[in-house]
Amino acid sequence: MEPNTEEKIKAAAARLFTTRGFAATRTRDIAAEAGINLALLNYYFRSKENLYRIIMAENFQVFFRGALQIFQNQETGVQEKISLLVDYYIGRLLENPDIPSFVINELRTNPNALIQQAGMHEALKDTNIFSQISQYLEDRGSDMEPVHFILNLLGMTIFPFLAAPAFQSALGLEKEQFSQLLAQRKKLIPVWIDAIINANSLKASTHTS
Amino acid sequence: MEPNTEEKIKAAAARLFTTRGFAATRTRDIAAEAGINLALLNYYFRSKENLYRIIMAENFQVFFRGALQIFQNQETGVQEKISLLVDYYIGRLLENPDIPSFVINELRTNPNALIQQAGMHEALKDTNIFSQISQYLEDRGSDMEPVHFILNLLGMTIFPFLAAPAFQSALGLEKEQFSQLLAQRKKLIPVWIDAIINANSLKASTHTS
DNA sequence: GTCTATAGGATGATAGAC
DNA sequence: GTCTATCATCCTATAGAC
Repeated sequence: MEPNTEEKIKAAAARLFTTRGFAATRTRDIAAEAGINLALLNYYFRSKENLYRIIMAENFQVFFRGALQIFQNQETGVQEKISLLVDYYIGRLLENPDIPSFVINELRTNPNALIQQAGMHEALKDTNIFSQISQYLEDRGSDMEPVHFILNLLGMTIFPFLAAPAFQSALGLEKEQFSQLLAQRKKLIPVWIDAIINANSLKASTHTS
Repeated sequence: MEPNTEEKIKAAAARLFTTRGFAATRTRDIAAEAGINLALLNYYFRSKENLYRIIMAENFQVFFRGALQIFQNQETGVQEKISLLVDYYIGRLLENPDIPSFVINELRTNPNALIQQAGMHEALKDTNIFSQISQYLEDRGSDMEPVHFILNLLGMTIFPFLAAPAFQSALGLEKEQFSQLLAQRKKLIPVWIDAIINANSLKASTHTS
């Protein structure tokens, strides 16, 4: 059905804010994109900044909530969680490829606000992602720091979306071709992550033998 | 010695543009940061946009020129080049941690302009990075796509700088502590990259045996 | 709820004195 | 080359009619 005015504004604002950022987005553009009168934006959301906060929080949720839920599940092992995580992220980001650079940009200008708004600190403590991973690496005889592990995992998963414009332009690829490439990585990244852990555990085993 | 007015403006503009982006940076802020009169900005650079283009091009050069030079050297093998590249990037980015998110952001809003401005297309053809890597992977019996290889290498190297604000905030780390963590990666990433290639070559060898 | 009209303020750029 | 003063424009937000 035809979405109501409030939803039309939110959808238009999400598109523009995520692609252009806060300062470069005009309320007039949002109104035009939504096909509504400029005054209605303030009627429904009181101010540009308030509307922005709402969009921002939702984008941020998409980016982190899913990951937390995967790690909250106590039925699955870490190895399985990694596959689920990569699959989830790549799937989500193929639908909304602009979210990573938007989130990265906001984190740079206002890191604490976002982390707090999403309730990250408590969530991180609850799920205990760090000790899950720490334990997993230990069990596999690897001496890798959990931080490096997470940076590698997220780097391999998320970075391609950030670099997509450069790669498409430099390689002369169509958006669709690059998307297929990224979809392949759903299955490849878990294998690569595994190889990295083995590299560290092999080194450790020769030391202890 | 005391830098002259033109240099003061450029330095201030570089700081503000790279941290806030084009739209969020006011010419008045640049003037204040540089400690000069607002009118001088237009006297030396004619317009905000022109000043921005200059800063942007220089940032972009830092980001890509060094990498190209490493791959242009015909005396070194690919494996050595990877170590040099990782070392170069992490070293440079520890000095200017804001460059990646700035470049990423500009690439999103205007991909072709940047690539062209830096003369990337010709440079990429000249150095032939792709076929160097392609050949290297083949020699090592890996069936990995060169694109994936490059995405992994850059993802592991650059992504941590993009995620730094989030990680520092989420983990409660000081900037200095996180920098040390990133410096460690200079030596670690080449090892991990090697492990990933081995993972692919092992799979290939069991297929052909 | 939706529109028009406009207030109120900030911004990029320049004219003109020194 | 550097300053002050100011213009023209654009932007967010709101008042008030319907």
